[in-house]
Amino acid sequence: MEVRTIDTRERILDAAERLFMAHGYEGTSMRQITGEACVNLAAVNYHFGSKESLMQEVFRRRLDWLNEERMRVLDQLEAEAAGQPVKPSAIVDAFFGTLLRMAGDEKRGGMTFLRLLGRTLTEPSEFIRAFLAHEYKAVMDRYKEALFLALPEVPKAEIVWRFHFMLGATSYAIAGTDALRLVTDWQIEADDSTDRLDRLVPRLMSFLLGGLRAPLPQF
Amino acid sequence: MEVRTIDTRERILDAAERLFMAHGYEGTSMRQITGEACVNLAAVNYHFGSKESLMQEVFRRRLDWLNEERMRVLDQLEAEAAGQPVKPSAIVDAFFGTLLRMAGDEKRGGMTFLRLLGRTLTEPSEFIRAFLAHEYKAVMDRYKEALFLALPEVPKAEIVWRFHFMLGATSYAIAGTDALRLVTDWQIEADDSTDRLDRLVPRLMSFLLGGLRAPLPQF
DNA sequence: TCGTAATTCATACGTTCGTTTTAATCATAG
DNA sequence: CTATGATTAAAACGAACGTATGAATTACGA
Repeated sequence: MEVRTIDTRERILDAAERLFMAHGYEGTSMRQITGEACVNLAAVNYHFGSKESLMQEVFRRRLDWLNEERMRVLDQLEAEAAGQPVKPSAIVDAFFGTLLRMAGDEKRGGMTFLRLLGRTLTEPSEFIRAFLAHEYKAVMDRYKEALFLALPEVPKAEIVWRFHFMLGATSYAIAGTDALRLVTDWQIEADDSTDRLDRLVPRLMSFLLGGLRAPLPQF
Repeated sequence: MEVRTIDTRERILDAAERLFMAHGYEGTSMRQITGEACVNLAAVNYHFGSKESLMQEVFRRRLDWLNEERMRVLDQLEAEAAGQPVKPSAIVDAFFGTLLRMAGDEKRGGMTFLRLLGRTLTEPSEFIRAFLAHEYKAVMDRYKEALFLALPEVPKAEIVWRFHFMLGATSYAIAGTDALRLVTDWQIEADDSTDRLDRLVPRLMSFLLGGLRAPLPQF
Protein backbone atom coordinates (compact mmCIF):
# COMPACT_ATOMS: atom_id res chain seq x y z
CA MET A 1 0.00 0.00 0.00
CA GLU A 2 2.93 2.30 -0.72
CA VAL A 3 2.66 5.08 -3.31
CA ARG A 4 6.41 5.63 -3.13
CA THR A 5 8.07 4.51 -6.30
CA ILE A 6 11.19 6.65 -6.51
CA ASP A 7 13.76 7.23 -3.83
CA THR A 8 12.96 9.50 -0.93
CA ARG A 9 16.15 11.50 -1.32
CA GLU A 10 15.38 12.21 -4.94
CA ARG A 11 11.79 13.18 -4.23
CA ILE A 12 12.95 15.65 -1.60
CA LEU A 13 15.50 17.16 -3.98
CA ASP A 14 12.91 17.51 -6.73
CA ALA A 15 10.40 19.18 -4.45
CA ALA A 16 13.03 21.47 -2.95
CA GLU A 17 14.28 22.47 -6.37
CA ARG A 18 10.81 23.43 -7.52
CA LEU A 19 9.86 25.25 -4.33
CA PHE A 20 13.14 27.12 -3.96
CA MET A 21 12.69 28.22 -7.55
CA ALA A 22 9.16 29.44 -6.93
CA HIS A 23 9.50 31.03 -3.49
CA GLY A 24 13.20 31.38 -2.75
CA TYR A 25 15.26 29.78 -0.04
CA GLU A 26 13.92 31.72 2.92
CA GLY A 27 10.42 31.68 1.52
CA THR A 28 10.28 27.89 1.46
CA SER A 29 9.70 25.91 4.65
CA MET A 30 10.70 22.39 5.45
CA ARG A 31 7.04 21.54 5.88
CA GLN A 32 6.25 22.70 2.37
CA ILE A 33 9.09 20.63 0.98
CA THR A 34 8.27 17.44 2.84
CA GLY A 35 4.59 17.97 2.16
CA GLU A 36 5.08 18.26 -1.59
CA ALA A 37 7.51 15.33 -1.60
CA CYS A 38 5.06 13.22 0.44
CA VAL A 39 7.69 12.34 3.02
CA ASN A 40 7.91 12.82 6.75
CA LEU A 41 9.09 16.15 8.09
CA ALA A 42 12.13 14.58 9.70
CA ALA A 43 13.28 13.00 6.44
CA VAL A 44 15.14 16.11 5.29
CA ASN A 45 17.27 16.29 8.41
CA TYR A 46 17.81 12.56 8.30
CA HIS A 47 19.02 12.50 4.72
CA PHE A 48 20.71 15.88 4.41
CA GLY A 49 21.36 17.10 7.93
CA SER A 50 19.92 20.58 7.59
CA LYS A 51 18.06 22.94 5.29
CA GLU A 52 21.32 24.57 4.24
CA SER A 53 22.85 21.25 3.30
CA LEU A 54 19.73 20.38 1.35
CA MET A 55 20.04 23.60 -0.63
CA GLN A 56 23.66 22.84 -1.42
CA GLU A 57 22.80 19.34 -2.54
CA VAL A 58 20.05 20.69 -4.80
CA PHE A 59 22.71 22.70 -6.58
CA ARG A 60 25.51 20.19 -6.53
CA ARG A 61 23.31 17.59 -8.21
CA ARG A 62 23.05 19.84 -11.27
CA LEU A 63 26.17 21.99 -11.16
CA ASP A 64 28.61 19.12 -11.17
CA TRP A 65 27.45 18.16 -14.63
CA LEU A 66 27.24 21.75 -15.86
CA ASN A 67 30.75 22.59 -14.70
CA GLU A 68 32.21 19.49 -16.31
CA GLU A 69 30.34 20.10 -19.53
CA ARG A 70 31.52 23.70 -19.70
CA MET A 71 35.09 22.60 -19.15
CA ARG A 72 34.78 19.82 -21.70
CA VAL A 73 33.37 22.08 -24.41
CA LEU A 74 36.05 24.70 -23.88
CA ASP A 75 38.74 22.03 -23.91
CA GLN A 76 37.46 20.84 -27.25
CA LEU A 77 37.30 24.36 -28.69
CA GLU A 78 40.87 25.05 -27.69
CA ALA A 79 42.00 21.73 -29.08
CA GLU A 80 40.31 22.47 -32.41
CA ALA A 81 41.83 25.95 -32.51
CA ALA A 82 45.27 24.37 -32.22
CA GLY A 83 47.07 27.26 -30.58
CA GLN A 84 45.05 30.00 -32.24
CA PRO A 85 42.76 32.00 -29.95
CA VAL A 86 39.20 30.71 -29.86
CA LYS A 87 36.52 32.95 -31.40
CA PRO A 88 34.65 35.03 -28.80
CA SER A 89 31.31 33.85 -30.17
CA ALA A 90 32.35 30.24 -29.61
CA ILE A 91 33.37 30.98 -26.03
CA VAL A 92 30.11 32.75 -25.30
CA ASP A 93 28.18 29.86 -26.78
CA ALA A 94 30.21 27.35 -24.79
CA PHE A 95 29.42 29.14 -21.57
CA PHE A 96 25.89 30.48 -21.99
CA GLY A 97 24.70 28.15 -24.71
CA THR A 98 25.62 25.10 -22.66
CA LEU A 99 23.67 26.55 -19.76
CA LEU A 100 20.61 27.32 -21.84
CA ARG A 101 20.58 24.00 -23.61
CA MET A 102 20.56 22.38 -20.17
CA ALA A 103 17.04 23.71 -19.83
CA GLY A 104 15.86 21.41 -22.57
CA ASP A 105 17.26 18.41 -20.75
CA GLU A 106 14.60 17.37 -18.27
CA LYS A 107 16.77 14.84 -16.49
CA ARG A 108 19.29 17.59 -15.72
CA GLY A 109 16.68 19.76 -14.05
CA GLY A 110 15.36 21.50 -17.12
CA MET A 111 13.79 24.91 -16.88
CA THR A 112 13.12 24.54 -13.18
CA PHE A 113 16.74 24.33 -12.18
CA LEU A 114 17.73 27.01 -14.65
CA ARG A 115 15.25 29.45 -13.19
CA LEU A 116 16.38 28.55 -9.71
CA LEU A 117 19.97 29.23 -10.68
CA GLY A 118 19.07 32.54 -12.27
CA ARG A 119 17.29 33.68 -9.16
CA THR A 120 19.93 32.49 -6.79
CA LEU A 121 22.76 34.53 -8.25
CA THR A 122 21.13 37.55 -6.63
CA GLU A 123 20.02 35.65 -3.57
CA PRO A 124 20.49 37.68 -0.39
CA SER A 125 21.54 34.77 1.82
CA GLU A 126 25.23 34.92 2.47
CA PHE A 127 25.94 31.20 2.57
CA ILE A 128 24.31 30.64 -0.82
CA ARG A 129 26.39 33.27 -2.57
CA ALA A 130 29.52 31.94 -0.91
CA PHE A 131 28.68 28.40 -1.94
CA LEU A 132 27.99 29.33 -5.54
CA ALA A 133 31.11 31.46 -5.79
CA HIS A 134 33.18 28.52 -4.59
CA GLU A 135 31.38 26.06 -6.84
CA TYR A 136 31.87 28.27 -9.88
CA LYS A 137 35.36 29.61 -9.35
CA ALA A 138 37.42 27.20 -11.43
CA VAL A 139 35.13 27.41 -14.45
CA MET A 140 34.92 31.18 -14.25
CA ASP A 141 38.68 31.50 -14.22
CA ARG A 142 39.03 29.26 -17.26
CA TYR A 143 36.51 31.25 -19.28
CA LYS A 144 37.89 34.60 -18.22
CA GLU A 145 41.32 33.48 -19.37
CA ALA A 146 39.91 32.27 -22.67
CA LEU A 147 38.20 35.61 -23.28
CA PHE A 148 41.39 37.50 -22.45
CA LEU A 149 43.17 35.54 -25.16
CA ALA A 150 40.30 35.87 -27.61
CA LEU A 151 40.09 39.64 -27.19
CA PRO A 152 43.69 40.78 -26.69
CA GLU A 153 42.95 44.36 -27.71
CA VAL A 154 40.24 44.78 -25.04
CA PRO A 155 41.36 45.72 -21.51
CA LYS A 156 40.90 42.87 -19.08
CA ALA A 157 38.82 44.92 -16.68
CA GLU A 158 36.45 45.68 -19.53
CA ILE A 159 36.09 42.01 -20.35
CA VAL A 160 35.34 41.14 -16.75
CA TRP A 161 32.64 43.78 -16.60
CA ARG A 162 31.07 42.61 -19.82
CA PHE A 163 31.15 39.02 -18.62
CA HIS A 164 29.27 40.27 -15.60
CA PHE A 165 26.73 42.09 -17.75
CA MET A 166 26.23 38.96 -19.82
CA LEU A 167 25.60 36.93 -16.68
CA GLY A 168 22.96 39.43 -15.62
CA ALA A 169 21.17 39.44 -18.94
CA THR A 170 21.17 35.66 -19.01
CA SER A 171 20.05 35.33 -15.44
CA TYR A 172 17.06 37.54 -16.12
CA ALA A 173 16.26 35.83 -19.34
CA ILE A 174 15.91 32.48 -17.66
CA ALA A 175 14.79 33.51 -14.19
CA GLY A 176 11.66 35.17 -15.18
CA THR A 177 8.72 34.65 -17.33
CA ASP A 178 7.31 36.39 -14.29
CA ALA A 179 9.83 39.18 -14.35
CA LEU A 180 9.08 39.59 -18.01
CA ARG A 181 5.60 40.68 -17.07
CA LEU A 182 7.24 43.90 -15.96
CA VAL A 183 8.08 44.63 -19.55
CA THR A 184 5.21 43.21 -21.50
CA ASP A 185 1.58 42.30 -21.15
CA TRP A 186 1.14 40.00 -24.08
CA GLN A 187 2.05 36.38 -23.88
CA ILE A 188 5.32 36.43 -25.74
CA GLU A 189 5.07 33.11 -27.52
CA ALA A 190 3.56 29.69 -27.32
CA ASP A 191 3.21 28.40 -23.79
CA ASP A 192 5.31 25.37 -24.54
CA SER A 193 8.52 26.10 -22.71
CA THR A 194 10.68 24.04 -25.04
CA ASP A 195 9.54 26.11 -27.99
CA ARG A 196 10.09 29.31 -26.04
CA LEU A 197 13.54 28.13 -25.17
CA ASP A 198 14.44 27.32 -28.76
CA ARG A 199 13.80 30.89 -29.77
CA LEU A 200 15.32 32.39 -26.62
CA VAL A 201 18.77 30.91 -27.23
CA PRO A 202 19.55 32.67 -30.53
CA ARG A 203 17.90 35.85 -29.29
CA LEU A 204 20.00 35.98 -26.18
CA MET A 205 23.15 34.99 -28.04
CA SER A 206 22.75 37.85 -30.49
CA PHE A 207 22.30 40.27 -27.64
CA LEU A 208 25.25 38.98 -25.63
CA LEU A 209 27.63 39.05 -28.57
CA GLY A 210 26.46 42.51 -29.55
CA GLY A 211 27.23 43.70 -26.06
CA LEU A 212 30.55 41.92 -25.81
CA ARG A 213 31.78 43.39 -29.09
CA ALA A 214 30.37 46.87 -28.59
CA PRO A 215 32.75 49.80 -29.07
CA LEU A 216 34.73 50.54 -25.93
CA PRO A 217 33.45 53.42 -23.84
CA GLN A 218 35.61 56.51 -23.73
CA PHE A 219 36.13 57.84 -20.24
CA MET B 1 18.35 63.59 26.69
CA GLU B 2 17.15 62.47 23.27
CA VAL B 3 19.56 61.21 20.59
CA ARG B 4 16.78 61.37 18.02
CA THR B 5 17.37 64.16 15.58
CA ILE B 6 15.57 63.02 12.46
CA ASP B 7 12.03 61.76 12.19
CA THR B 8 11.19 58.25 13.35
CA ARG B 9 9.43 57.37 10.13
CA GLU B 10 12.45 58.38 8.12
CA ARG B 11 14.85 56.46 10.33
CA ILE B 12 12.76 53.32 9.93
CA LEU B 13 12.68 53.71 6.17
CA ASP B 14 16.44 54.23 6.00
CA ALA B 15 17.18 51.20 8.14
CA ALA B 16 14.69 49.05 6.23
CA GLU B 17 16.14 50.14 2.91
CA ARG B 18 19.64 49.17 3.96
CA LEU B 19 18.66 45.88 5.56
CA PHE B 20 16.32 44.79 2.77
CA MET B 21 19.18 45.51 0.38
CA ALA B 22 21.63 43.46 2.40
CA HIS B 23 19.48 40.50 3.45
CA GLY B 24 16.33 40.59 1.35
CA TYR B 25 12.74 41.04 2.45
CA GLU B 26 12.22 37.68 4.09
CA GLY B 27 15.71 37.69 5.52
CA THR B 28 15.13 40.91 7.43
CA SER B 29 13.14 40.91 10.67
CA MET B 30 11.19 43.73 12.25
CA ARG B 31 13.48 43.50 15.25
CA GLN B 32 16.55 44.05 13.09
CA ILE B 33 14.94 47.07 11.47
CA THR B 34 13.75 48.71 14.66
CA GLY B 35 17.02 47.85 16.34
CA GLU B 36 19.11 49.52 13.66
CA ALA B 37 16.76 52.48 13.56
CA CYS B 38 16.86 52.82 17.36
CA VAL B 39 13.09 52.85 17.65
CA ASN B 40 10.62 50.67 19.48
CA LEU B 41 9.53 47.40 17.90
CA ALA B 42 5.94 48.57 17.67
CA ALA B 43 6.89 51.73 15.78
CA VAL B 44 6.80 50.04 12.39
CA ASN B 45 3.24 48.80 12.80
CA TYR B 46 2.20 52.14 14.25
CA HIS B 47 3.61 54.18 11.36
CA PHE B 48 3.19 51.80 8.45
CA GLY B 49 0.68 49.17 9.52
CA SER B 50 2.63 46.09 8.53
CA LYS B 51 5.94 44.83 7.20
CA GLU B 52 4.49 44.60 3.69
CA SER B 53 3.32 48.20 3.79
CA LEU B 54 6.73 49.25 5.04
CA MET B 55 8.39 47.54 2.10
CA GLN B 56 6.04 49.29 -0.30
CA GLU B 57 6.74 52.65 1.30
CA VAL B 58 10.49 52.05 1.06
CA PHE B 59 10.04 51.74 -2.69
CA ARG B 60 7.45 54.42 -3.19
CA ARG B 61 9.65 57.00 -1.51
CA ARG B 62 12.25 56.54 -4.27
CA LEU B 63 10.28 55.29 -7.25
CA ASP B 64 7.90 58.22 -7.39
CA TRP B 65 10.78 60.50 -8.22
CA LEU B 66 12.41 58.02 -10.60
CA ASN B 67 9.22 57.46 -12.54
CA GLU B 68 8.55 61.16 -12.88
CA GLU B 69 12.12 61.84 -13.92
CA ARG B 70 12.06 59.12 -16.55
CA MET B 71 8.82 60.48 -17.95
CA ARG B 72 10.14 64.04 -17.89
CA VAL B 73 13.36 63.17 -19.74
CA LEU B 74 11.53 61.22 -22.41
CA ASP B 75 9.00 64.02 -22.81
CA GLN B 76 11.86 66.42 -23.39
CA LEU B 77 13.58 64.11 -25.88
CA GLU B 78 10.41 63.75 -27.89
CA ALA B 79 9.80 67.47 -27.81
CA GLU B 80 13.32 68.15 -29.08
CA ALA B 81 12.91 65.56 -31.82
CA ALA B 82 9.87 67.45 -33.08
CA GLY B 83 8.03 64.52 -34.60
CA GLN B 84 11.12 62.62 -35.69
CA PRO B 85 11.76 59.33 -33.85
CA VAL B 86 14.13 59.67 -30.91
CA LYS B 87 17.53 58.00 -31.22
CA PRO B 88 17.71 54.59 -29.50
CA SER B 89 20.83 55.60 -27.62
CA ALA B 90 19.01 58.60 -26.18
CA ILE B 91 16.11 56.42 -25.06
CA VAL B 92 18.42 53.92 -23.42
CA ASP B 93 20.24 56.71 -21.64
CA ALA B 94 16.98 58.26 -20.53
CA PHE B 95 15.85 54.99 -18.99
CA PHE B 96 19.01 53.37 -17.66
CA GLY B 97 21.20 56.45 -17.36
CA THR B 98 18.60 58.20 -15.23
CA LEU B 99 18.48 55.16 -13.00
CA LEU B 100 22.24 54.92 -12.65
CA ARG B 101 22.73 58.61 -12.04
CA MET B 102 20.26 58.26 -9.20
CA ALA B 103 22.92 56.24 -7.41
CA GLY B 104 25.10 59.31 -7.17
CA ASP B 105 22.30 61.24 -5.49
CA GLU B 106 22.51 60.38 -1.83
CA LYS B 107 19.26 62.08 -0.89
CA ARG B 108 17.43 59.87 -3.40
CA GLY B 109 18.73 56.69 -1.85
CA GLY B 110 22.02 56.46 -3.69
CA MET B 111 23.69 53.13 -4.20
CA THR B 112 21.76 51.48 -1.39
CA PHE B 113 18.38 51.91 -3.01
CA LEU B 114 19.74 51.04 -6.42
CA ARG B 115 21.14 47.77 -5.19
CA LEU B 116 17.88 47.04 -3.40
CA LEU B 117 15.96 47.66 -6.58
CA GLY B 118 18.29 45.45 -8.59
CA ARG B 119 17.87 42.61 -6.18
CA THR B 120 14.14 42.99 -5.86
CA LEU B 121 13.37 42.52 -9.53
CA THR B 122 14.11 38.84 -9.04
CA GLU B 123 12.62 38.72 -5.57
CA PRO B 124 10.62 35.55 -5.01
CA SER B 125 7.87 37.17 -2.92
CA GLU B 126 4.74 37.44 -4.96
CA PHE B 127 3.41 40.69 -3.53
CA ILE B 128 6.67 42.51 -4.21
CA ARG B 129 6.76 41.55 -7.87
CA ALA B 130 3.12 42.49 -8.21
CA PHE B 131 3.71 45.82 -6.53
CA LEU B 132 6.71 46.68 -8.69
CA ALA B 133 4.95 45.63 -11.88
CA HIS B 134 2.08 47.94 -11.03
CA GLU B 135 4.38 50.78 -10.00
CA TYR B 136 6.39 50.50 -13.21
CA LYS B 137 3.71 49.79 -15.76
CA ALA B 138 3.05 53.27 -17.12
CA VAL B 139 6.73 54.11 -17.55
CA MET B 140 7.49 50.76 -19.15
CA ASP B 141 4.72 51.22 -21.68
CA ARG B 142 5.96 54.69 -22.60
CA TYR B 143 9.52 53.48 -23.18
CA LYS B 144 8.48 50.39 -25.08
CA GLU B 145 6.43 52.58 -27.37
CA ALA B 146 9.36 54.95 -27.87
CA LEU B 147 11.66 52.07 -28.78
CA PHE B 148 9.12 50.69 -31.24
CA LEU B 149 9.12 54.05 -33.01
CA ALA B 150 12.89 54.40 -32.84
CA LEU B 151 13.50 50.95 -34.31
CA PRO B 152 10.72 50.44 -36.85
CA GLU B 153 12.61 47.76 -38.73
CA VAL B 154 13.03 45.55 -35.63
CA PRO B 155 10.12 43.23 -34.70
CA LYS B 156 8.37 44.37 -31.55
CA ALA B 157 8.81 41.04 -29.80
CA GLU B 158 12.54 41.35 -30.38
CA ILE B 159 12.61 44.80 -28.82
CA VAL B 160 10.71 43.61 -25.78
CA TRP B 161 13.16 40.76 -25.29
CA ARG B 162 16.14 43.04 -25.62
CA PHE B 163 14.62 45.49 -23.20
CA HIS B 164 14.34 42.59 -20.83
CA PHE B 165 17.97 41.60 -21.39
CA MET B 166 19.05 45.19 -20.75
CA LEU B 167 17.12 45.22 -17.49
CA GLY B 168 18.91 42.09 -16.43
CA ALA B 169 22.36 43.35 -17.25
CA THR B 170 21.67 46.60 -15.44
CA SER B 171 20.16 44.89 -12.45
CA TYR B 172 23.24 42.76 -12.03
CA ALA B 173 25.57 45.63 -12.60
CA ILE B 174 24.11 47.57 -9.72
CA ALA B 175 22.95 44.77 -7.46
CA GLY B 176 26.25 43.25 -6.88
CA THR B 177 29.68 44.19 -6.02
CA ASP B 178 29.16 40.94 -4.18
CA ALA B 179 27.88 39.06 -7.19
CA LEU B 180 30.84 40.40 -9.11
CA ARG B 181 33.06 38.33 -6.88
CA LEU B 182 31.76 35.37 -8.87
CA VAL B 183 33.55 36.71 -11.89
CA THR B 184 36.66 38.30 -10.51
CA ASP B 185 38.94 38.21 -7.55
CA TRP B 186 40.73 41.48 -7.87
CA GLN B 187 39.26 44.66 -6.53
CA ILE B 188 37.94 46.13 -9.72
CA GLU B 189 38.61 49.77 -9.04
CA ALA B 190 38.94 52.28 -6.30
CA ASP B 191 36.73 51.59 -3.32
CA ASP B 192 35.03 54.92 -3.61
CA SER B 193 31.60 54.01 -4.88
CA THR B 194 31.02 57.34 -6.63
CA ASP B 195 34.14 56.83 -8.68
CA ARG B 196 33.15 53.25 -9.44
CA LEU B 197 29.78 54.50 -10.56
CA ASP B 198 31.24 57.15 -12.86
CA ARG B 199 33.06 54.48 -14.80
CA LEU B 200 30.22 51.96 -14.64
CA VAL B 201 27.75 54.18 -16.46
CA PRO B 202 29.61 54.49 -19.79
CA ARG B 203 30.68 50.86 -19.58
CA LEU B 204 27.17 49.61 -19.12
CA MET B 205 25.79 52.00 -21.75
CA SER B 206 28.21 50.69 -24.36
CA PHE B 207 27.22 47.16 -23.57
CA LEU B 208 23.48 47.82 -23.60
CA LEU B 209 23.59 49.68 -26.91
CA GLY B 210 25.77 47.02 -28.45
CA GLY B 211 23.20 44.43 -27.44
CA LEU B 212 20.20 46.47 -28.51
CA ARG B 213 21.65 47.08 -31.97
CA ALA B 214 23.08 43.61 -32.49
CA PRO B 215 22.18 41.83 -35.74
CA LEU B 216 18.86 40.04 -35.50
CA PRO B 217 19.03 36.31 -34.85
CA GLN B 218 17.94 34.09 -37.71
CA PHE B 219 15.62 31.33 -36.60
C1' DT C 1 -1.16 75.40 32.37
C1' DC C 2 -4.18 72.17 31.14
C1' DG C 3 -6.30 68.73 28.06
C1' DT C 4 -6.13 66.05 24.16
C1' DA C 5 -4.15 63.75 20.53
C1' DA C 6 0.04 61.70 18.86
C1' DT C 7 3.69 58.89 19.74
C1' DT C 8 6.67 55.72 22.27
C1' DC C 9 7.20 52.01 25.35
C1' DA C 10 7.40 47.29 27.53
C1' DT C 11 5.25 43.22 27.11
C1' DA C 12 2.73 39.45 25.50
C1' DC C 13 0.07 36.74 21.99
C1' DG C 14 -0.41 33.11 18.69
C1' DT C 15 2.15 30.99 14.76
C1' DT C 16 5.54 29.08 12.33
C1' DC C 17 10.17 28.04 11.91
C1' DG C 18 14.24 24.38 11.75
C1' DT C 19 15.61 20.81 14.44
C1' DT C 20 15.57 16.87 17.76
C1' DT C 21 13.96 12.87 20.01
C1' DT C 22 12.10 8.38 20.62
C1' DA C 23 9.57 4.81 18.93
C1' DA C 24 7.76 2.12 15.05
C1' DT C 25 8.54 -0.03 10.70
C1' DC C 26 11.14 -1.70 6.95
C1' DA C 27 14.75 -4.37 4.37
C1' DT C 28 17.79 -7.93 4.32
C1' DA C 29 21.87 -10.99 5.47
C1' DG C 30 22.83 -15.00 8.34
C1' DC D 1 12.78 -16.91 11.11
C1' DT D 2 15.45 -13.79 13.46
C1' DA D 3 18.59 -10.18 14.35
C1' DT D 4 20.47 -5.91 12.89
C1' DG D 5 20.96 -1.68 10.64
C1' DA D 6 18.47 1.67 7.71
C1' DT D 7 14.58 4.31 7.20
C1' DT D 8 10.13 6.42 8.38
C1' DA D 9 6.79 8.21 11.68
C1' DA D 10 4.65 11.12 15.29
C1' DA D 11 5.38 14.43 18.53
C1' DA D 12 7.55 17.98 20.78
C1' DC D 13 11.36 21.45 21.51
C1' DG D 14 13.00 26.25 22.02
C1' DA D 15 13.61 30.19 19.26
C1' DA D 16 12.21 33.75 16.30
C1' DC D 17 8.68 35.66 13.66
C1' DG D 18 4.91 39.56 12.71
C1' DT D 19 1.49 41.66 15.22
C1' DA D 20 -1.53 43.53 18.99
C1' DT D 21 -2.44 45.70 23.47
C1' DG D 22 -2.65 49.10 26.98
C1' DA D 23 -0.13 52.08 29.75
C1' DA D 24 3.40 55.85 29.87
C1' DT D 25 5.23 59.68 27.77
C1' DT D 26 5.55 63.52 24.71
C1' DA D 27 3.95 67.48 21.86
C1' DC D 28 1.28 71.38 21.52
C1' DG D 29 -2.95 74.37 20.62
C1' DA D 30 -6.44 76.49 23.62
